[in-house]
Amino acid sequence: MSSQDGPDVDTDTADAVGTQLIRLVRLIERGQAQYQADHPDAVERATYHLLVHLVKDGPRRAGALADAVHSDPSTISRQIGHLVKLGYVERTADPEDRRATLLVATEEGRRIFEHNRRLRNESIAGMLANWTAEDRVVLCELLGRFTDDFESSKTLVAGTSNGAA
Amino acid sequence: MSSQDGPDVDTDTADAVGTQLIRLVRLIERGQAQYQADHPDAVERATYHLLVHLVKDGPRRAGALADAVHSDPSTISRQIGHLVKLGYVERTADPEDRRATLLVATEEGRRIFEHNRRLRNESIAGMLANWTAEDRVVLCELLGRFTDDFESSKTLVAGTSNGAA
DNA sequence: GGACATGCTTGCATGCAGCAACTTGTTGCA
DNA sequence: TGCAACAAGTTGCTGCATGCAAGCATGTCC
Repeated sequence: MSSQDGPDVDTDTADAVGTQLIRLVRLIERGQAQYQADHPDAVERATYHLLVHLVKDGPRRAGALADAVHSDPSTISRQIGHLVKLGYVERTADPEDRRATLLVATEEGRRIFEHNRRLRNESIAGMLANWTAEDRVVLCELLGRFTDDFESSKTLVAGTSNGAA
Repeated sequence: MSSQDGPDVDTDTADAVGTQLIRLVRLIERGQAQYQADHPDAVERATYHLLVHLVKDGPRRAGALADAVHSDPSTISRQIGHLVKLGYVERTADPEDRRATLLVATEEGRRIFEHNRRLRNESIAGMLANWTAEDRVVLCELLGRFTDDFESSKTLVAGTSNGAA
């Protein structure tokens, strides 16, 4: 295969990159599952994702969140319900449209988010501890570039998911 | 922060890498979800994962699969049931222990797997089409190294999952 | 040969997600 | 103004996946 330089270059490298991606995604997912198992009271991942949106993007309406994460409004409603019960999010009336509810992350919600981000950064810093500064930067840059290309790729990779690994 | 060179170097780079990882994982997950939505009859991801194991590692017992993916044996049993119904896997008696069932990927199962891998590779090759050969190789190498370090990191990153972006 | 352990399957309960119906509020048009 | 159509969110219902516990068949040890 590698000797065959067709128009779509370098199938071998693509395969290798795909393999590494699969491994990485699987490891991350396993870490997530482990975390959920160790913390039975922790908020569901998809639910936490909503909190992240609210912290990073500011107050949003439920519908906007539903669009952002491609979920059903009813699902969003229940997930937000959990976050409200935990005190991470507040439902406030939208002054522009009293049918809608503006969702706002509370101080506690922000604190949780920052805490988790710090944990993540410490873990990653630990993994990169033995890397040269240059390699770290190159990894970051190439990873960013690849993600950009991934994002702009219209054909959104049906195979990367299932064809994975 | 970047001016503070503590023992755990380079928090900024760690944060940037984390951010890119989150983006990438999220894109991949979205791609997977999209695929599932577009192909309602497609096999469940976790279930497909079992097929991948059987194709790549050869025949396995159900218990071995359960250990490999950290799932309950009952879950494995049902998932294998789906694959059997689709004709992707066969249950054969284990000659060494007649309580156990050796699970074997069928020719059709292998074909499905190869098909998906080809799709994945084509997608990735497309994303990397504008990259120089050198950058592609470097990406692959650094990605592999990072995944290795991720894997060997004991503290399996509670934060990468939830703390994620 | 019988007691106990092992490998898998099935019954039951839980939890999440989506569709549909409903409530409340808004907009448009006569 | 008044009524009809529409929009935003919430709740009832269903389907689906998963895990625990019980059951069944086989294997192992005394």
